[in-house]
Amino acid sequence: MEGMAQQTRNGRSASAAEVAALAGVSRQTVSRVVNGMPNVTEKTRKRVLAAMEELGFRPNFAGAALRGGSYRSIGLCMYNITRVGNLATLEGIMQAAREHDFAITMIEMGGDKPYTLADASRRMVERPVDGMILNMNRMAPDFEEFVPQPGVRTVILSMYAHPRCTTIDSDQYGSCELLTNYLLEHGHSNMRFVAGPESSISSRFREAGWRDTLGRAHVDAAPMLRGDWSADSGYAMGERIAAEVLAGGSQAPTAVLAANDQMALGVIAALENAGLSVPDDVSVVGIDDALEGLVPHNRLTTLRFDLRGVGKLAFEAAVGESSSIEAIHVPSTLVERSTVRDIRG
Amino acid sequence: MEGMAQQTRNGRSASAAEVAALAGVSRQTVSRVVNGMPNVTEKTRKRVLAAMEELGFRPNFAGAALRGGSYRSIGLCMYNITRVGNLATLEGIMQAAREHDFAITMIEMGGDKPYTLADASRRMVERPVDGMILNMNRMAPDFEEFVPQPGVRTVILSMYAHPRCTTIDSDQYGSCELLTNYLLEHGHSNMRFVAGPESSISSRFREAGWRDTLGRAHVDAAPMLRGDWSADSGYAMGERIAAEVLAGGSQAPTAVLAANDQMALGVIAALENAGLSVPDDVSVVGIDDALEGLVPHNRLTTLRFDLRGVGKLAFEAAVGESSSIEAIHVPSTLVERSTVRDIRG
DNA sequence: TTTGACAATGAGCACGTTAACATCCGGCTG
DNA sequence: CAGCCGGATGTTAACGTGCTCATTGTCAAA
Repeated sequence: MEGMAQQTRNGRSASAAEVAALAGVSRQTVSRVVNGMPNVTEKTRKRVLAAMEELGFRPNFAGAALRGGSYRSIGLCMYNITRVGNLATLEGIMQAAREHDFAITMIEMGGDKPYTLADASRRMVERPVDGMILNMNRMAPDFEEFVPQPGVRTVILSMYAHPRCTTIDSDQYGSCELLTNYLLEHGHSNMRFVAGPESSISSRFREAGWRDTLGRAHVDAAPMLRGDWSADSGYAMGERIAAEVLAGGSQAPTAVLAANDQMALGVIAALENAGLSVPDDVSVVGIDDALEGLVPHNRLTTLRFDLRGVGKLAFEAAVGESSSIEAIHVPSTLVERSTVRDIRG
Repeated sequence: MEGMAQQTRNGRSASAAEVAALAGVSRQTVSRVVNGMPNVTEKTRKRVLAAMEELGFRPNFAGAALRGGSYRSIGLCMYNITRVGNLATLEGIMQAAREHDFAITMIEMGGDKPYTLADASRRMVERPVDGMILNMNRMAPDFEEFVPQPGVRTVILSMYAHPRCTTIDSDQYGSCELLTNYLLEHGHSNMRFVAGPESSISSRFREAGWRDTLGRAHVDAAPMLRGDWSADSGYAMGERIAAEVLAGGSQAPTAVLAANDQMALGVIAALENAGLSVPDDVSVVGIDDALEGLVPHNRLTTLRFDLRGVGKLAFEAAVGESSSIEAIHVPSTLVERSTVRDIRG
C-alpha cells in the first residue's frame, strides 16, 4: 500500500511522462510497458513498473483515444431506466461491457417530451465513446431519415428495421403469437387480451401478435381491454372479466392473456376475489417473467424475454468492426407454471 | 436536415479545425463561437455557425478535458444494478446528471468476488470522468486505508464515515429505529424481526436499529428470524410466526417488522394462509416502499427511503468544487397504509 | 495626420497518449 | 578493424481543444 498518496503537480494523477522521468526512460518506453509490447528489456520493464507503482499511474484513455485508439466506452441513451425491461437490458449491456473491459456512458433523455434520434445522437457523440446504443420506447419522429454520426457505430433498440443502423429488440410480436397459439392449443378459443397503454410501441406489437394469430386461426377476437402496465389496472380489467365469466354463456372467456406480469397478477387477484379459481375456472398468462423474488409462490405461466441477450447483442454490435446493417429479433421462451389448464376434449 | 451525411477524412466526425477551414477563420474563433465568448463579430459568428451546421460539428469533450476542462461525465461503480435500491439511486444520479448536462460513466464490478475500493478507483480513473461515485453493498476490505486518486473527487455510498471521502447513504439504522418506535407506540411490545442476509451491510444496520431501540425501551428482543430478501423466505418465516401466534400465550407476537417489503409480503401471505388476519390479529410493516405498481391493492405500511435524494446528493458531491469531507445520512419517511393496528389500552 | 485605446482575430503551446521513424549499442562476419 | 544487423530505446508529430499572448484593424480624440 506504500506510494499511493503522492501529490503530482497540480493535483492530477500521474502521467506517463512523469513515470518516464522517475524511471529514467522515455515516455514511449512507458507506453510500451503499459501495452505489453515485446521489445523491452526485462530490467527496463521492472524499473518502469516500479515507477508506475510508486506514482499510482493509470493510463488516460482519453489521451490514447484522441491519438486514434479507443475510449473503451460505449454510449447508451435511455428514455426511462425505471421500466423493468430497460433495466434487464441495461444489465445485459453492462455484463457484455464488463467482459470487454468497457464502460457504459449513459445519458437519459428528458422526461416527457419525445426526442429525435438526431438529438440523442448529437448529444452522445460529443462524449468520449467508441459507439452508441439508442434506446427508444416511443417512435422517434425522425426514425426513417436519421443518419448516424460518421465514425461512431450506432445501434438502435427497436422492433422496426432501419436503413442505416443495426436494430435489435425482443420479438414482441412473436411473443404474443407464441402465447396465443399456446392458449389455442390448450383449447382456449375464447380468450381476453389485456393490453398495455396505446403510447407504447411494445404494447402495439404485442397486441398485433395476438390479433393476427387469432385471425390466422379463424377465431374472432373479443374486444380488447386496455390497462396501463400496473397491477391495479389489471385488477380493474380482471373485475370485468370475472363478471363476464360469472354471467356464463357461450361467449364467456376461459383464458386471459395479459400484456405483462403485473397486470396478470392484478387479473388473478380480481378473479379470485370474485370467487373464481385460476386455473380451474379461468387460465391466465402474463409476459416478462418479472416477478421472481417479488411475490411469494409465484405460479404464473408467462413468457421470458431474453433481455440480457438483447443487451449483449446490442453491445457487441456497437463495438464490432463489421459494418453490416442487420435487424435482429431475439426470440423468447415460454415459462410454464400453473395458471393454465388444458380444457381440450 | 441538409448537410448531415458528409464523410470527413477518415470517417471521424468533423473537428473544429475543419469548421475553421470551411468558414475561413482560425480554430480559436470557432472555439469562441462554440463557447459563447462575447468578442466575435455577428457576421463571423454566423459564418462559423453555418459551417458547423454543414459539417455536423460537435465538440469533443475529451480534447477539451485533456487541456484542463471537464469531461462532463461522472464515473459510477456499481456492484449489482439489479437490486431495487441500487436502481432508484441510479435514477437519482441520472436525473441530477441530466440537470447538469452530464453523462454517467458506469462500470460494474465482477459478480461474486468482493472488490476493494482501490480496484474500483483504479479502474475508474483511467476513464474520462471528472469525479466518481463508488457504490458498495459489502464492506470493502480496504475501506479504512483507501486513498482516493488525486484530482478526482471520490464519493462513497456507505453508512460508514470515511476519513478522506464524502460518504452518503440512506439512514438504515434510523429507519428501523423509527419503525420500531412506531410499533411500540401502537402498543406492540412483542414483535418479531425478519432480517435480510447476514452478508448485507444494510441488513446489519437495520437489525442494529431494531435491537438498540428495543434495548432503549427496556423491551426484550425475541430471537431474530433471518430471510434472504425474497418473498419466499418471508413466507417461510411467516409460517413460523403464524404458529407462534396460534399457540397463544403471553409471548405470542402481535407485530412483525420485516427488513424489506418483499419479505413483508411473504409474511402476510403466510399469516393469511394460516387463517390469521392482518392487521386484526397481527400487524406487519416492511421497508423500501418498493411495491408500487407491482402488486394490486398495495396496503402495506412501510418506510420510504429517499434513494433519489441519495443519488442526487452523491452526484452533486462528486461534481462539487467544495473539498470538505462529510458523512451524510439521508432520512426516510413513514408511509402509513393499513397493515398496522393500534392495540393500546 | 498622428496617436492611443480597444475590439476582433490569429498563432503557439499544452494536455496524455501512440504510431512511425530515427538513433544507439553490442556483437558478429568478412 | 570496418561494416552490418537487429534489438532496445529515443524523438517527432499528431489527435481536438482552450488558454495566453501577439497581431491586426477600427475609430475617435488630440
